[in-house]
Amino acid sequence: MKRDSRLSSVLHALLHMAEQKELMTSEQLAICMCTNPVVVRRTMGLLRDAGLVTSARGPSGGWMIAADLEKVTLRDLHEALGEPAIFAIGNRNESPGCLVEQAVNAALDGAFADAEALLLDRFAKVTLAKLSADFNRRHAAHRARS
Amino acid sequence: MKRDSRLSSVLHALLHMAEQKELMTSEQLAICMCTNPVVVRRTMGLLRDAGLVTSARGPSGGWMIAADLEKVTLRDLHEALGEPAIFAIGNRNESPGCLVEQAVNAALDGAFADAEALLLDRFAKVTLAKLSADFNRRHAAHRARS
DNA sequence: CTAAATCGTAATAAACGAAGTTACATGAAG
DNA sequence: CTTCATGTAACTTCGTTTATTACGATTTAG
Ligand code: FES
Ligand code: FES
Repeated sequence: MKRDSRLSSVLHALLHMAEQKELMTSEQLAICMCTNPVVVRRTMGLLRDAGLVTSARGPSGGWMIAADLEKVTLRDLHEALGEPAIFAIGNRNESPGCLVEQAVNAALDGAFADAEALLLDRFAKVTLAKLSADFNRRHAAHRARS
Repeated sequence: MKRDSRLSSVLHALLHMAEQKELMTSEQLAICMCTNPVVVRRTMGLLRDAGLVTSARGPSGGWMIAADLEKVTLRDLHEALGEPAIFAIGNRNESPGCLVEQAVNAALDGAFADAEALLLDRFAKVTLAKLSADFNRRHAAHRARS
């Protein structure tokens, strides 16, 4: 299955924006992330709808973070993206008439539900501020080495 | 979204085979599961390679369970299927040169690794025997109602 | 007012992977 | 030898994600 990488993408974009503190255009973000400006606008548009970033049109337009880095978590971003399906594995048939399938689905669904709960919980504990701090640690270590 | 449903499929097939105790042909299994005999053979072939079932050709050929129902877990089946990717969400770029992306990937990978560990752990605790017992409970309840 | 820059969005194509299908070879039973 | 069933390769179909093209709408500068 083709994996949805939008969460990874928007995180990358947001951290760049957090570093840079200035407006960034979708073209700049696209070049930086090796993708297309339209893809950036489409994805960032979902974050704007959730109030996490703002966009402005015209010359001197672009994108800016609109939320508190301490408050925004990976889970907020996941939700802003429409809570895409997490698992690439699933039941063959969601509405089974067959009792065998019901027993199978019950077992699988329980396990998946628990794993999903754990993942979302982990997401909820990571803020953009923490990620930014992590980046700065790596950056300092990187400069120290060279 | 197109999800890998082979685990669900083989479970269904195995429980049917456990009930029926006799050889079943890929054609029978395919009819029962609303799919194609070749798909059944392809998928069950992986289980055969793992020693979980046996297959016989020719007239009076077919498929049979070759393992102890008490010992085979969902995790064994997942492994027999080649440990397919579990998540439909992932990093944009697995080998990033950029430090921002490294920070993002580290955070996401950690969360996904924990969720995967939990899921596989849950899988390891469910044996075919337990599923079969669960089915029989449902079946008894079903007959009681009608 | 005009021109340039930028977002907003629809429509379409490309890329990819899972499942389904066709076709035929291989081997076992009678 | 004939029949039945598996083994497998090749191809098609389908759904999803990402990329691309195209153009309209809005804002700023001069
Ligand atoms: S690509 Fe992450 S540094 Fe710009
Ligand atoms: S489809 Fe045969 S009962 Fe599950």
